[in-house]
Amino acid sequence: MSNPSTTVSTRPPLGCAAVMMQVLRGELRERELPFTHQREAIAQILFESTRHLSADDVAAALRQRGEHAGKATVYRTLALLVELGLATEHDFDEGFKRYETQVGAAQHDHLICTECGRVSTFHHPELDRVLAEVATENGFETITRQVKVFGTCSESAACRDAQRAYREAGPTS
Amino acid sequence: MSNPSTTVSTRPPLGCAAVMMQVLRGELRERELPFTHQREAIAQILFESTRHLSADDVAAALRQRGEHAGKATVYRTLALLVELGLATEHDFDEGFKRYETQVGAAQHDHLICTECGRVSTFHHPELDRVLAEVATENGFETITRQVKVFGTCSESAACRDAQRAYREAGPTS
DNA sequence: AGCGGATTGAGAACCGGTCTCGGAACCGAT
DNA sequence: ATCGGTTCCGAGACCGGTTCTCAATCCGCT
Repeated sequence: MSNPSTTVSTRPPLGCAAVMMQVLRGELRERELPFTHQREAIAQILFESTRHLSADDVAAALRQRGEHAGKATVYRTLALLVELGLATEHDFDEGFKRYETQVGAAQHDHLICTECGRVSTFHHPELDRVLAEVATENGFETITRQVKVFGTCSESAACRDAQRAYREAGPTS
Repeated sequence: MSNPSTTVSTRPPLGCAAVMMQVLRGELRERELPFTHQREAIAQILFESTRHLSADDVAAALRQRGEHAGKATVYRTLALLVELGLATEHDFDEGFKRYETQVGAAQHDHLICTECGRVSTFHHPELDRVLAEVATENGFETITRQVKVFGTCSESAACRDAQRAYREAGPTS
């Protein structure tokens, strides 16, 4: 942070979280919004996590670090991060939302195991192409998209069992 | 319904709703679940509609027909229809769910206008292929999927304005 | 008609999520 | 450092969709 002038691109990992935090700081300044302790703490939690966190998860993580932020603040901050494009909101049909760091423009989609709850991500370039095609065909200007595939994964024995059971029951739809 | 033995396939339209109702009756019998008046009325509403109905919409439609069913019953019945594969549940980020008849296996996806709220559907065969590919690549057995594209449509002037505004603001993500 | 079991309905409970508003923190300028 | 205006924060009330409760009722069958 102190003398980045000479080297052009290579630098120690520094951590995605730290970079994201710098970006957040910049975005806030640009909008003349204060960089408060709470915003920092909540963003930190999200940036350091590789999982999809619920508002409750964030509050719990804060507590664990001896920090604290009101419910409203947690929600407000998460909404802010989404608005700034630094996080994305997901709904895995659990009755509440989950949030995740949005690193750059890399759009990715989800496979959700209905058996164990694991959420894995994938990115398929053709998907981008097809959906862009659909949008233009329909005179639609895409803002964002959600592609969710629900089913059973093959991670654990229980999931594989369910997978087999489902396959045998026959694909109804 | 009375003598379907001789003719093989042609028959008067009969209405998709009536067919669906027959299917429902069969599914319930198969599971030894009673075919109650409320279940029939609620299913009727859904089967006859081509739109995505909320639980509230269903209750309102019932009232309009001089029928009535308790809130709990409406929710329970909609959940039942989903479980039987006769309806699908959708979440268009409105804070509540919507339901729609699921006719056969025709999977279709949605374009949701964030400006006017219109929901249009599309079906793109390549999408099926790509998602099937992704699933097998990941050892995943698909049960169902949801593809939602949020953006602005070009139906009304207001939407077109928003569309232009968004395009000019530049695609952030 | 009668029986056993599942469904129904009114309202309470539940639960994410939002709103309110007095007090505290932030930021830029002094 | 400090000051002032603006914004944010937090505790809790509130909201609205959905689920739960349980006695009364209905369904399907004999």
